[in-house]
Amino acid sequence: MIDTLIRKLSIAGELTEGDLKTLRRASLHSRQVPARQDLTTQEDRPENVHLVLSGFVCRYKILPKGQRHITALMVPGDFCDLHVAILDEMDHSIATLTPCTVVEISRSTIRDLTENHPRIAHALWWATLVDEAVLREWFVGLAGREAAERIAHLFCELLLRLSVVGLAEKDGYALPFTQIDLADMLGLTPVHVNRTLQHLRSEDLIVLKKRRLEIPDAARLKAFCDFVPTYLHHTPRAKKSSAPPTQATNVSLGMRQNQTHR
Amino acid sequence: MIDTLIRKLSIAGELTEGDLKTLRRASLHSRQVPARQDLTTQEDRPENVHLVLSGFVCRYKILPKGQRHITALMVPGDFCDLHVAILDEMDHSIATLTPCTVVEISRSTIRDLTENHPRIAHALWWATLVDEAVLREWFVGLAGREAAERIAHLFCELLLRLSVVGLAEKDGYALPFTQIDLADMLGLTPVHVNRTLQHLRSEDLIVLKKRRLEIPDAARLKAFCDFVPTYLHHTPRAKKSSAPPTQATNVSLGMRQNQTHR
DNA sequence: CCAGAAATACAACATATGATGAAGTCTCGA
DNA sequence: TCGAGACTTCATCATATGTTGTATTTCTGG
Repeated sequence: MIDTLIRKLSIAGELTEGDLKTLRRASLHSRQVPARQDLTTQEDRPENVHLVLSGFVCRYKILPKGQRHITALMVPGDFCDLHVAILDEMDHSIATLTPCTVVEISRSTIRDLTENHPRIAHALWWATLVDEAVLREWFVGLAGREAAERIAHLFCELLLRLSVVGLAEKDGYALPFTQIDLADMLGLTPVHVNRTLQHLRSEDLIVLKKRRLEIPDAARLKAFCDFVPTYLHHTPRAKKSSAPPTQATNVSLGMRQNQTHR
Repeated sequence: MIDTLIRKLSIAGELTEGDLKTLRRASLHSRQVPARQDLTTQEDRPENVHLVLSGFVCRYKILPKGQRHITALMVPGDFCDLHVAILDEMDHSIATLTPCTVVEISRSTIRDLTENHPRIAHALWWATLVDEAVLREWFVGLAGREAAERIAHLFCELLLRLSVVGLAEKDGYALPFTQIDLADMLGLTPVHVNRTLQHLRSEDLIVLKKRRLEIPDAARLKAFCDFVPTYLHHTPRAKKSSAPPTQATNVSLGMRQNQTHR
């Protein structure tokens, strides 16, 4: 069960047998949480960090006007809120989207992990930064991709993220979200999500029924939305020992001065 | 000069005289960088972390279609790219928007700071998380606020962030960006930024001329865009010793099931 | 297996924002 | 001081997405 976490963290770097043991010990006590339930809420000062073992969890914010915005999606193997170990006031909430198995880890355990287990600390730090990179990509997509591409991009991202933890088959995966959930992640209206899904279906880019997504031609879908997976940092670090990557092979895009975008 | 950094970090927690000395030593050698110049670029594997001492720096991404998206703004006292110490491939670029003074700090120095100076490590960790919180707010604003509110929100954010480092007066500050820069931060078109600025001016919410922004009535502007500064985490941490904040005083907003937003 | 509730689908209309182009205005270096 | 490029301003038109409402399908608990 904890495998998902370990599979994920080992992308960040090698963990020793001792590290694994420590992680297993820290996440012994899991509990079941029903769908659509808050784990921690905005303006809370929570005492525990949550780790997802199964199911989907989201981070969300409610704006004064009442809209819900989902700013992140956590899949098995992801930590939900490592920040609470540092920032003491939450500026958002965490909730399950589906029934979930989660582990609660106390602040003090996290502190122990980070202070006494350098490789784990490094891996956690890495995980936080990847989360931030994903958020950045969502942000950029919201600003720069139109609805269809945005949805497609999310589907490609999930294909990769779920593969890493062994929850996707080659051509598809379970997608247990509501179109409303999708809308709140993508910054769209539920109606428009629906419209756009129809469109993607009509183009044979996706097959989505019964809460299962199938991607007939992943390459085509990726091309459709310009999916560049670098931001997920899923490729294990290059070995330090190997020859340095061919230098200056990538011509810098530079900074487009005065560029009027679009 | 380094004061800005120290002012900012001390929000995160107390630093000792020794910590301050270490920080000063690490940032002795600053250099001037002209406006609109890349500090590190997408797909780089940079060796140094940048700290801004004066001027404005941005983090940006160029999408395949060529648009530039600014995902973060760094003001004096901010680190630009602490991640490079952990993630070895950049998924975005960093560039100056105005002439700047920056310090370059090597990975190894950062590693030393984080491994041997727990309070500094904590403060850096804190700074990263705040950056993420800001990005989250930008994301939510992009999805949920319309153009005028979005711009106003950015102006309120900057008012606070600049105040912290002593770069804003009570009623205004220097805003040396181009409308194109603003557009790229806000996910808008330069034309629309312009239109919207006109609108804010006509409502007497802002006075913007000669690259200086004045806010005649900050409270009004904040109300206009529903500015809730929690996400900046600028309030010094509550003392552990003081009485716990009145419990359960905030009724949780809970998770609105099936809510159709907007 | 049914009934009610969610979720999805579809249609018609409204609007914020994008796109383009052209005319002013500023700014800064030679 | 001048001129040229860079910004800003403005107007017009195009369109992706929002809004509202209702029908249809799917799910779920009893």
